[in-house]
Amino acid sequence: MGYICDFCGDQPSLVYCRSDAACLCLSCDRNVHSANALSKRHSRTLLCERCNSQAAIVRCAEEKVSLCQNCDWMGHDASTSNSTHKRQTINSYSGCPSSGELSSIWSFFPQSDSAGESACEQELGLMSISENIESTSWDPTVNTISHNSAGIAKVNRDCNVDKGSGWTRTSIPEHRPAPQLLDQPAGSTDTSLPKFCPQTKYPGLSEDDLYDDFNIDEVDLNLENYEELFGVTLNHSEELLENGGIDSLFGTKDMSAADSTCQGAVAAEPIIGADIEDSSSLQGSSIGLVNAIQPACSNAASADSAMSNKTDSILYFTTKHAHSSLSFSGLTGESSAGDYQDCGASSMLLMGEPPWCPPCTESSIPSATRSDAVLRYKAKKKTRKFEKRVRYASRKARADVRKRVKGRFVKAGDAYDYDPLNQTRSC
DNA sequence: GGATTTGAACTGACCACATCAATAG
DNA sequence: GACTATTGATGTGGTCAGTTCAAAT
Repeated sequence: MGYICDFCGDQPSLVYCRSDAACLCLSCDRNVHSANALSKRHSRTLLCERCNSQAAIVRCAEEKVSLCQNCDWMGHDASTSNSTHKRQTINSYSGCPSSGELSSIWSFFPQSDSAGESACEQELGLMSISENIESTSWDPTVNTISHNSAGIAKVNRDCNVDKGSGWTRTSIPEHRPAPQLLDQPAGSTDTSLPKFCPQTKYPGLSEDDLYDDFNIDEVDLNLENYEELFGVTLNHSEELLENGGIDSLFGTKDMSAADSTCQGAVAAEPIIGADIEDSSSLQGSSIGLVNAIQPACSNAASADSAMSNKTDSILYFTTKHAHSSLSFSGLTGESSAGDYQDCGASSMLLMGEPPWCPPCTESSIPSATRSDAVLRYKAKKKTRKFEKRVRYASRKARADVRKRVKGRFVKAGDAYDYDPLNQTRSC
């Protein structure tokens, strides 16, 4: 993928959609993502102008290029003279913004198509906004981001974001020393930490809002060993769920809500260097833990902008609320490109009550709202599809031509009942 | 309304082997 | 340090068997 729009195959690609793993021109981006409500939620960002294959996360003001994490690393390594380049965080968006709206979030983005308002934009009156987990200072009057002495950013924000503006803007987390944000007030900088709104317990917060915030079905984490990762067994997680963990989050105990797909890989153990043995250290170190992960995850993150805020947030609150030892298994750049496989991670990730939610009894949730949420979840689950990514095209090419018996590969020269090449059978 | 049946949908295992990654020399 | 050889691990797709779920009876 890359350079040429994956959809029309004609125009230069400009936007990268993680959910579709596609590079699109602006026109196709609108067309594709105006198809339905689900596609409108796809989080997109600019395409890295260097590798043309990954989502850009920063804009280098000096070089006037948008770069993915990896290219940013490569190009602005501390050992190079470019390390001082001023860089601007590139936010992601969802919905179908016009170029004008894009230029409002990306100051460098050309505003060129006044006549090109997308159909969905007109239909919907812009897009829905879901204030995602963490973002840059969209409105300085509303958002203030500061750093504490530990270098951990605090975000104070009015959580009642302008939902009427219709489209969503999310920042990509930074895994490197924060580039200077050119479009933000001095002193405010982006933070890789998730922002949780303390008021976002159920009033005004639908299940979809939660899903949108977490976008669990799009999380790029492949948690391969849950017990090792979280130090709890599934039984334990079920216990937690029974105790209201996921229910308090979604207003449902439907275990199927835990079904999700994630991709990429977390291999933080060699990065972090040690298991976190107890919850107290977890509580104290979870922020640092996530921060510690980020630089080491840079390759993976850049590979797919995988370590999105969402992921970070999930990690954050999961670790914060884990009650057992915690360890991560290795991060591999290879797997960060990731298969889409159901890993059940969300069930683990959601096993705890989100930290921003005050204790809430089940009865506080209107039953109608709850059942609505369940229904919507089920509908969403039904329509959700996970594409399988092929990591090694050469292996796929080989598998595509291999002869099989009842679907199984057979030795070369053996009798086969299926030949992908000519659809013939030898027996 | 609860129990049973039925069919659809889903999930994971299986196979061979080229390729990848790590290690040794 | 660079190179080559060796070895073990990995991933690829179609099919099948087993499981789960929902609808019908």
